[in-house]
Amino acid sequence: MQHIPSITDAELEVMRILWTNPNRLSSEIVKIMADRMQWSPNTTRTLLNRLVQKEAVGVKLDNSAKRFQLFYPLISEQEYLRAETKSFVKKLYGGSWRPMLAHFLEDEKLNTQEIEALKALFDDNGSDKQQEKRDR
Amino acid sequence: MQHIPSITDAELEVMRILWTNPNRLSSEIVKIMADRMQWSPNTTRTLLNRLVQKEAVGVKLDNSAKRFQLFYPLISEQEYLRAETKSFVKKLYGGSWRPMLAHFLEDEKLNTQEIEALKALFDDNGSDKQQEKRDR
DNA sequence: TATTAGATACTACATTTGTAGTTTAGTAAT
DNA sequence: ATTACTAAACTACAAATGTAGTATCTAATA
Repeated sequence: MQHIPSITDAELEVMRILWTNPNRLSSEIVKIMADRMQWSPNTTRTLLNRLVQKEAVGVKLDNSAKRFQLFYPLISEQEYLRAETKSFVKKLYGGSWRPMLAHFLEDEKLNTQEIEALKALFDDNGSDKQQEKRDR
Repeated sequence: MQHIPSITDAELEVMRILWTNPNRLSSEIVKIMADRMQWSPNTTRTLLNRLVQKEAVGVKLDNSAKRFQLFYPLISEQEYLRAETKSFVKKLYGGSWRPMLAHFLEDEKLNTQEIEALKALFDDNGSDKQQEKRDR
């Protein structure tokens, strides 16, 4: 919710795992990251700890008797993507999506079908029907 | 052109100046950055040097007799924005602009006029008229 | 010619980031 | 109770980044 902390590239890889697999033991996350990133267990642990410190990730104790910790995201992928995208557009395009879109349309080759899909997207989102979703 | 080096936030501020004011003496850039960013002369110089090292900025000697250097960008703002945007979309949205657009449309409130403008943008760019501009 | 001011070069240093190693402590098995 | 693992905590360290300070050079000046 509120303040989205900055998340580094390596930390983001961990967040991705937590978004799809919340409430996991560090050992499980360690295993996944070893597979996916070839990280040592300590690397994964360090990143988890840093994420906990910056309050992007929460920890709770496993309800089974053991003293093990479960990690889960404190910010959702939605929130994160939105915040990052916003700050990116702000940093590079002064906050206005128009020039950004222009740039990136120059880069992508769109066929008519894709254009139609985009237009539909706009039509769905442009009018102010569904806008109370983000009111806090 | 070819390989766009990575440019840090502070360095980007210098690039912005060089894009609008190419071929300036460091003293001039220093002055601008002092105004705009409250940087010490040495900070600006350091950033200029780092940009030169990573070949984002070129240096040439002033044609007037003195031994002064003129700084100018080696990569254009266009190239930079395009590369950054591309790598951003890749990093956060797996390279596909669709989900990104969706996100950011949720964030922006578009009125019908803006939607029409965007649609026009698409229509202009979708068909493959002007596409040889980036062939190297 | 000796001095000096500004341009250029070299050095510095704390913080952040990527990537771990080492130590301690709790639990499970002997 | 002792031992052996594994989880958790604490420490490390190089590269990148933000932000300069100090030293040197050179052209203009006294």
